Amino acid sequence: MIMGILIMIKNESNTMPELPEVETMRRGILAIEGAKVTAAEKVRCQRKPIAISPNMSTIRRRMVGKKVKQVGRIGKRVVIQMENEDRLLFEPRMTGLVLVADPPSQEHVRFRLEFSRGEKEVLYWDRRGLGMIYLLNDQQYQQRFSLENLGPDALDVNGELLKNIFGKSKRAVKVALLDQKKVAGIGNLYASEILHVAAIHPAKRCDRITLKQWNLIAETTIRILQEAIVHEGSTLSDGTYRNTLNDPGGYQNMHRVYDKQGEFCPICMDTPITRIVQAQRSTFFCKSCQKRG
DNA sequence: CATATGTCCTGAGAGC
DNA sequence: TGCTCTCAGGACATAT
Repeated sequence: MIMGILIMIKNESNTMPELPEVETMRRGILAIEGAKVTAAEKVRCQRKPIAISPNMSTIRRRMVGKKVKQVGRIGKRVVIQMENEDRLLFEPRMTGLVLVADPPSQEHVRFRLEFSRGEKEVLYWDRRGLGMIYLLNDQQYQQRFSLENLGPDALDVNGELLKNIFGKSKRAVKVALLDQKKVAGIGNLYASEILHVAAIHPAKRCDRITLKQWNLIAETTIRILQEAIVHEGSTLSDGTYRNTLNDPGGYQNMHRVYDKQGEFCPICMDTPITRIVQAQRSTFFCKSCQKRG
């Protein structure tokens, strides 16, 4: 007997820390709140150094001996807020990780922070090195992340807000949702997942979306991102993304469309997932469940 | 103002 | 087998 085997040809997918992954990083280092920074070190490695600003002697002068007041998140960045209102930001971009456990590889460790009270050291690891680390004073922080530079957090949206932000735009909704100046935290993976659950075609122009549909997009955005946070984010086939304990996330097992071209849509169970390219990025959707109308 | 495009970087996989 | 090429998509600088 001959069994037919269908082999799916898939591209390897890189992980892009988006809101749920960065929120998972934040939660993973909450224990440093109240602890004192005892050392900050830029780790020398063979790779091209990542961007760290200002220079390390300034970072040490402003951080060592100071207490961490709060660990927060702004969009896709982890924010370590010091007692003097200085904030150290980890911006992981494509492959950055914040870790308290042994890293996936020593060679890509870029930065370390040590703490009092016996807290574990915090590492910043980055395979491709596109991420950034930077320290801002209160005024610099407020200016850089003012509403004109970064939109409201994706967990805080509602339909009316989305209609106000996007309602006159001619852009495709999927492309628009990735614009961090408009809404902060949604990336390429969750944009496809959100629009699939909301049953909106990714190429639909923003100015043709009704308030009712924006309501649905807003509710779905919050629900999906919160679910993904519960599952500690998505670790894709390349395995790059890890939580702070260097364990993979779990939300990839709940993806409906992302990186699933050719597989049947889990909603209609009938139509294969389609992959298209919008603004040089992959979009995945179901032609049956997500009509242009 | 809004929107589009090129760039940074590494490693995996395809194809020859 | 080993080389070259392409691609993945974060944020931002620059162009239109």
